[in-house]
Amino acid sequence: MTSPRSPRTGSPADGSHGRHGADGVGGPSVRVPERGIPEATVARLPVYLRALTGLSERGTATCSSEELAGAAGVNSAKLRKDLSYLGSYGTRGVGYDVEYLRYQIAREIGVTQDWPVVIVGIGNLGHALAKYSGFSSRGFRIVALLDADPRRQGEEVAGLGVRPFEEVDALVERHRVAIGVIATPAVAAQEVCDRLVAAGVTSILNFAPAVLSVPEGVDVRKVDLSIELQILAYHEQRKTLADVLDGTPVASGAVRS
Amino acid sequence: MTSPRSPRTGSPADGSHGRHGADGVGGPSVRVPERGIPEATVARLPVYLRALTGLSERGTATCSSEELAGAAGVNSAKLRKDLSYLGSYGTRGVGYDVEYLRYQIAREIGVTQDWPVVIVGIGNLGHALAKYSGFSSRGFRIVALLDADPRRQGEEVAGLGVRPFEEVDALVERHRVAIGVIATPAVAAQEVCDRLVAAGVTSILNFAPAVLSVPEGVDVRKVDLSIELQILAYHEQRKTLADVLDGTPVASGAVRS
DNA sequence: AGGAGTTTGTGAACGGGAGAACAAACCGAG
DNA sequence: CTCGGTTTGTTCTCCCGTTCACAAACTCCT
Ligand SMILES: NC(=O)c1ccc[n+]([C@@H]2O[C@H](COP(=O)([O-])OP(=O)(O)OC[C@H]3O[C@@H](n4cnc5c(N)ncnc54)[C@H](O)[C@@H]3O)[C@@H](O)[C@H]2O)c1
Ligand SMILES: NC(=O)c1ccc[n+]([C@@H]2O[C@H](COP(=O)([O-])OP(=O)(O)OC[C@H]3O[C@@H](n4cnc5c(N)ncnc54)[C@H](O)[C@@H]3O)[C@@H](O)[C@H]2O)c1
Repeated sequence: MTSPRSPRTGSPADGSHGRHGADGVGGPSVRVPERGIPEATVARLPVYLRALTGLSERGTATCSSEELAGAAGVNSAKLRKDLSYLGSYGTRGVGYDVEYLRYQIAREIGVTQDWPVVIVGIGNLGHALAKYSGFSSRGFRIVALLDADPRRQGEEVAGLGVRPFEEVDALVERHRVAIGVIATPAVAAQEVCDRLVAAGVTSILNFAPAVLSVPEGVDVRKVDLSIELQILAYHEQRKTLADVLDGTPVASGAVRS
Repeated sequence: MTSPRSPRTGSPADGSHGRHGADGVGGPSVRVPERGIPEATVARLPVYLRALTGLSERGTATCSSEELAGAAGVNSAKLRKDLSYLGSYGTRGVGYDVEYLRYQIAREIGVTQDWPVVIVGIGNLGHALAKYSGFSSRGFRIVALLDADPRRQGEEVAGLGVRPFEEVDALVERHRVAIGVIATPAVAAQEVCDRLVAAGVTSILNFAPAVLSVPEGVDVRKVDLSIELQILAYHEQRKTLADVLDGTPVASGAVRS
């Protein structure tokens, strides 16, 4: 069932985004910005953006790195270093202009204009995602809801009809969709992923507990709520074990058969 | 509104789990295992667990690090190093016993018995979480659904009634709840978090787009779907910008005012 | 104008994780 | 019992990310 029929490049679907090479040793004559922002910084920019939006709504015109770092929940030195990758947008002795910095980060992330998004699998989670109003205010517009189950199709969710999954090619092309969300059961995830990629989607957010293989050039991010809970459980167990202070009778031996 | 009344220790709510010290230089006489598993490894253990469950269901008795790494989507060297933190559970020249390793990882994570969990905020997302059947098979049991809105209360979701948030203390105590899930709007998240912690919860999974401050000893993990999409958007933008091959007219200057 | 105070941007040290590579250990055949 | 093939566990090296610390740059007050 899971035997790989089509030879896909088993990309990690993790941090390593297959950089498009071009790190040639050749001459730096053309003055390409070539600003490779570290992945860890990219992951924090949206947090800064949210914090700046909050400050802006509260009427704050400027803020120091200390303030912004506090609102974002990070170290101020880390914040400054992160922002320095975008350029020198602050003023020494003063701080950052909230609106100006907010726009610069939004532009850097690419959310100054909306990204069309399709959601596949309109079950429990798909419904919640479709109804969520927060996406539209953060640079995303859900343009299609797809499901393979005929009983789901036709239903209206958040002003959008659930369409048959077969229409994926037409819809992706019509709306120029680059980002797809997978909220189907795990067994269907790889198949859905392949179809999305074939239709032209090059970025995927996967909620199904499954490892996706995608060709190079396609980014995958996964959100696994069970894993998050299990990480919490691990630390929780260590807390309570620390209370017992010894536990683990011998912890070795391990007889096995 | 967001002014910190009670002086909380603004903990990062990120990787740094305030280790309970005790890394004394003193005599190692009591033979404490003291196995500090790296955070990155802890985050991958649930993935291995899921992969092993899959292999087990498919009837596989043993597997090599290569196979398991493939199923988990990681490098085999990384997998072996991760597993070595738990102990030597493999057999050289043979591989790993699937059932045995599965149990060992489950025990290490702490999901050999169920963890009781409360969900706060039974809106779009809270409903989806409450109805999700995957948690129970992965070591978690949802014991209470809480909401502040009287119109939500009394509703039955997945065989569990939605209770008033005021009952949080009684429910947490009665079920010995250590893990709480926050699915309320962002403005309510800190307040809900404080109440949960006061009730005795020491691990929190936060879906609201807000930075939570918690006292030391409490772990917070956040899941922010907008951030995931924005990270994808950033890379997507760079892909299309790479196609244009130059873009960014001058990219410097930045006149401001 | 000059100086004190403030805050940014960045160089440098440091720590942790990723990956390659290899010795040790195990199995099975002969 | 020995030997070749296989796979683990671990060591070593490199790289990325975090954090400290400070010079440069700006404002404001005198
Ligand atoms: N609901 C949650 O809170 C939650 C939590 C963690 C993980 N997940 C994961 O998210 C995914 C969705 O969860 P859910 O609770 O919404 O499940 P669900 O069963 O309620 O919904 C799945 C939907 O996908 C559709 N579907 C199935 N196969 C399809 C295909 N090949 N193409 C298109 N659509 C298809 C189904 O018709 C259904 O509507 C699952 O993988 C689940 O493990 C969900
Ligand atoms: N729905 C999604 O797909 C999605 C996606 C990303 C992020 N989020 C975030 O998850 C959170 C929940 O989203 P949602 O769509 O379910 O929102 P929602 O408005 O549908 O549900 C929120 C629920 O929380 C309850 N609530 C409000 N204040 C409360 C309080 N003080 N105590 C207890 N309960 C309280 C409300 O009564 C409501 O039932 C939000 O913070 C949202 O930003 C949701």
